[in-house]
Amino acid sequence: MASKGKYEAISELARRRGFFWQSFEIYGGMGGFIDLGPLGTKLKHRLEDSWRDFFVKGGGIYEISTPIINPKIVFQASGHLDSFKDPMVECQRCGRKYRADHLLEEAAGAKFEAMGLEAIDAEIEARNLACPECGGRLSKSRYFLTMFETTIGPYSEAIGYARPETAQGIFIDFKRLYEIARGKLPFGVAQIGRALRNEISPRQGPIRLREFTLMEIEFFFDPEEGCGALEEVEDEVLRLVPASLREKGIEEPIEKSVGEAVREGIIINGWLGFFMAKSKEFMRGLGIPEDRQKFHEKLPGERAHYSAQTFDHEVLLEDWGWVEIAGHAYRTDYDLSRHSAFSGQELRAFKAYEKPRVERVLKIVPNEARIREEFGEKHKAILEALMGARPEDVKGSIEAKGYFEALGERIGPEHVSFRTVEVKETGRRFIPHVVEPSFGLERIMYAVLEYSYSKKGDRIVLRLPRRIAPIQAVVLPLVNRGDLEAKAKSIWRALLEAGLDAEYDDSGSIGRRYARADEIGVPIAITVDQRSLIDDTVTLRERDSWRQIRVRADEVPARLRGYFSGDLDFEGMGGS
RNA sequence: GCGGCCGUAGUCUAGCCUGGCCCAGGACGUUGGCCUUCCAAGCCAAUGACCCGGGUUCGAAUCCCGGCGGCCGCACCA
Repeated sequence: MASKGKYEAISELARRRGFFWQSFEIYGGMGGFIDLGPLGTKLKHRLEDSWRDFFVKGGGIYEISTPIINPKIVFQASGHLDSFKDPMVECQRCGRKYRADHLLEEAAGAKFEAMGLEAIDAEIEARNLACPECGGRLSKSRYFLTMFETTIGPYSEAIGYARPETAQGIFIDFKRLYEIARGKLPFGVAQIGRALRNEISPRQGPIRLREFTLMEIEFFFDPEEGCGALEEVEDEVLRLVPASLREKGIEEPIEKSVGEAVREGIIINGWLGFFMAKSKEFMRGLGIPEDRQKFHEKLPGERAHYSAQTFDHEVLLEDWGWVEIAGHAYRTDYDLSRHSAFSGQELRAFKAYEKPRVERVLKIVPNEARIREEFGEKHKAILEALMGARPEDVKGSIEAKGYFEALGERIGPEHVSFRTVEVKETGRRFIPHVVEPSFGLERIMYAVLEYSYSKKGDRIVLRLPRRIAPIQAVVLPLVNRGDLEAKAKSIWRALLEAGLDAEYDDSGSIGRRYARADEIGVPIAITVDQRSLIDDTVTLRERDSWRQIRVRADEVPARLRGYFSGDLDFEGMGGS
């Protein structure tokens, strides 16, 4: 992509002022891990809180926390152990590594999915494949597992894996959560937590990490009901790159309202569309303009194993182009079905009909004595086959042909009779479907920093949205004089007591202190001058415009609270 | 993982090719002091670095080897 200028500039600022830096620096560093510094940690908390405010609060969504290390069975059930690994081969001469299945696909022009290692090796042998770069012999294939493996317990008897997504913890807890949600659908479960993926070669700082933070929601709903919230967002226009167009080579986004996209089947599920619209809104609130966002649908071959449809929510970054900051997947009933099968637990939801349905159902009444008598040893199997068949089929066959064939034997009217019974159905049991919006926190943090980063002359001004600014206000005595300092410190304490994240700075000239504050995105500076001592007013200075207004000192905490909750704009803080 | 380029204080950098003049120079920052009534002003002082490990040499920031890390390209990113 473009020059590496922006990333360099942001990394430099991040290191210098304490947003983030590479982990394990004193030991030479380790790719794929970053430390968040004091400001980065605060910013992370603000982003998490904004996300909670936006997605979780009041939305029928519950937040939980589950372990990072999971026993093996979890990822056998989830399918990750099968699909989270790639067969690799190595060139014995030059040492280059390749995806074995990709080499085969190239050579054969066909898909080679779900092939065992032996089959792959045999195929490579048969096609006489060699290293595409140097022509050297290829090694036997072996799997590279993207999950971190570990052992659980003192004697290492149990194998565990670090979760590559937080979602499984939610699915596993479904039964209990469904109880806690008092058996009502739809509902969502959110989790903010660490996930780990053993990337082969991580780069790009906070964009591709081996350990990172996900903010995920698994939203459970009845697939037979529409999305009850779609009207809320129906007219939101999304920039979409649907798979249907990508297959024709078109990667340009089309603009469509969510409502239209769902109606036209471009987005195959209403809830999926709902969260995509919310996701766009969320990112816009963090300062990413709409035209720098798009939703890129994954082609069927690119999708994760659990997904029926996936859109990557991408944001345009200067150095790396379009980068995925969230994924929206329609996971259907895949995960719950799998966990139900592997655990043997009932993970279905129950939905009562408005009125119990009384259905008349045909039942087979076998004449067991006669069947035993006639078919001897086979009678048990025959009985089983008979009862397993649809009663309508059995009856129809006997009426039409005079008999029903079971295991090669003819069952006639003398063997069975029929009875119609009334069955009361109070409701329906089904496995809920799931849509999953999943956000990468560190990527969002980087994107937000990039879009906030601006220059005023050669000064950096970080125009962070006020809600997520790590430091909200800084109190500055105009000059270092005992009486101004005392006044400034008392205002600073009042701000802290009011629950604001405020700092005090009296080092260097006033201009230098403004510059320091601008650089880390402090939205408001409060300056105490000579006049403050006379009439008890102070100057508020706005980071982005450098405008100043005069406000009574004792009103500052309340005004700032209004400003940060969004009720007041900057000028509004000056009003009486 | 491969190939190319690269690694000097908190940050940016000089020095490296051509070993000694470098117990590494500068700028900015930071800290303390003086001054200063609104946008990185000035003065004084302090602070702090050759990525790690081996080798060559009388002598290594500099040359060689290995490792680690970074950037770019390839591959990888369910």
